[in-house]
Amino acid sequence: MEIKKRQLEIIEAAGEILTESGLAGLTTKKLAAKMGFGESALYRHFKGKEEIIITMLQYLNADMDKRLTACVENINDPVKKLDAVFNNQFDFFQQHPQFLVAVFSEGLMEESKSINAAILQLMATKRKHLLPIINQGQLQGIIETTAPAEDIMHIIMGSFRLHMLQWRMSDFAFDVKKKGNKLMESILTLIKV
Amino acid sequence: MEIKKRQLEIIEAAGEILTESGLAGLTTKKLAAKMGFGESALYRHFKGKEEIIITMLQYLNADMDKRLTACVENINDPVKKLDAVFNNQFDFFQQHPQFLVAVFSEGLMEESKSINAAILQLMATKRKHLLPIINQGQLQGIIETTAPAEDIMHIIMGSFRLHMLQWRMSDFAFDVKKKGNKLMESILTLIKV
DNA sequence: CAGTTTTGTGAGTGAACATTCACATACTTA
DNA sequence: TAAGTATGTGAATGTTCACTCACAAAACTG
Repeated sequence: MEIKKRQLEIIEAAGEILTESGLAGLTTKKLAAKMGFGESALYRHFKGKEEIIITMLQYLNADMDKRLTACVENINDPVKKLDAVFNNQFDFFQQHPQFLVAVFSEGLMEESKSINAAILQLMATKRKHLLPIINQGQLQGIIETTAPAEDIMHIIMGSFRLHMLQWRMSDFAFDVKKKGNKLMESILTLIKV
Repeated sequence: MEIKKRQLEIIEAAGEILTESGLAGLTTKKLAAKMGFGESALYRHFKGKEEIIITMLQYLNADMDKRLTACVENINDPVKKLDAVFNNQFDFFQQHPQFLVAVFSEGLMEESKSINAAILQLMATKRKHLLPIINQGQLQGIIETTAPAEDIMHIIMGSFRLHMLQWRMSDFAFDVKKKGNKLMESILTLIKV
C-alpha cells in the first residue's frame, strides 16, 4: 500500500473535516473545496468516499505502529516506556490535530465492513504496544499486581481517550501535552507499587 | 418539558438507530419505519429531526439526574456510593441499550448550537454526581490524595466510557454489569488508600 | 517536439434526504 | 351522535448527496 503525495493531501483534508464535523460532515463537496479543485477530481485519486476513509485509517495505523515501535526501543524501564509512548502521541496530535479522528474512529462505524475492519485494526495496534509494557512492569514489580494488566491498560487507554476528547471539545484550547503529562503522572502514581 | 407517550416511543426508536448506526443512520425514513408509520407522521410529534435529538438528550439528562440522586441518598460511604452510581448506570443501559448513545453523545456534534448545548449539559450532570463523592472520599481519608480529585474522576469516567464502548462494539456480547463491576473493583483497589 | 499519461473541469444523473400539504381516519367528549 | 381534536396517509417539494462522463490542459518521456 503506497500512498501518493496527492492522496496524502486528500487524506489530511478528510481528517480535518472528520475531526471538526464528523462523518456526516465529510462530503465530496467540502473535501474538494478544501483541496481547491472540483469534486470530480477526487475520483482521479480514490475510487470513492469509502476508500478515502479506509486509506486514511490504514495510513494512521501504519504510522502509529512505526512511531510507537521507534520511541521505546532504547528504553528499558516500563514506566519510562509509558511516558515515551504517551509523549509521542501527544506530540503527534499536537502537530496533526486533523488526525484526532483516529482516536475516536468508532464514530466512523457504519454499515461498511471494511471501515469497521480498519477501525478494529487501529485499536488492536494500540493494544499491541501497551499491554507488553504493563506486563513487563508487573513482572519487574514496578507496577501494581493487585489489578490485572488488562484492567490497568483499560484505565490508561480510557483516560487517554477522554483527555483527547476534552481537548477536541475545548477546540484545542489547552496544552494537550502539559495537561496530558499531569494526568499520566496521576495515573502512574496510582498504578506504581 | 413534558414528554408524551408517543414522543417517548419515538425517542426510544431514535436512540436505537443512533446507537446502532450513528447520526448519519438516523433518517426520517428509518425512524418512521421503526415506528410503523409514514415519515410525515413524525412531524405531528416533533418540529423536526433536530428537536427529536435535543428532546432525547434532555430526557436522558433529566432521567439520569433523578436516578443518580436517588441511588446514593441512603449511602454514606463514598466507595459504596461509587459502587451504587455505576451499578445504577450498568442496570440502566442493560435495560435500555438503545440509549447508549447518551454515553457517546459527542458523536452527535454537528453545527447545531442547541445539540451541542444539550451534550455539554449531559456531561456536566455526570460530573456533578461524581466529583462530590471523590472529594468526600478524599476528605475522609478513604481515597488517595496523591492524585487530584479531578484526575481521579477523569480516570473513572474515561474507564467507564471505554467499557461501554467495548460493550457496544462487541454487539452487547458480554455482561456489562459483571465485567463492569470487576473493572470498578480494579479501579477502587488502585484509588483506595 | 510529438505522443502519452496524469490530473483537472463542468455539466449532468439518479438516489436519498428533510420537510410540507391537502386530505382522511380514529379517539374523545359534550 | 355530533363536533372537535389528535394522529395518521401519500404524493410532492426542493436540496444535497456520491458519483460519471466527455472533454481539456498540464506534465512527463522518448
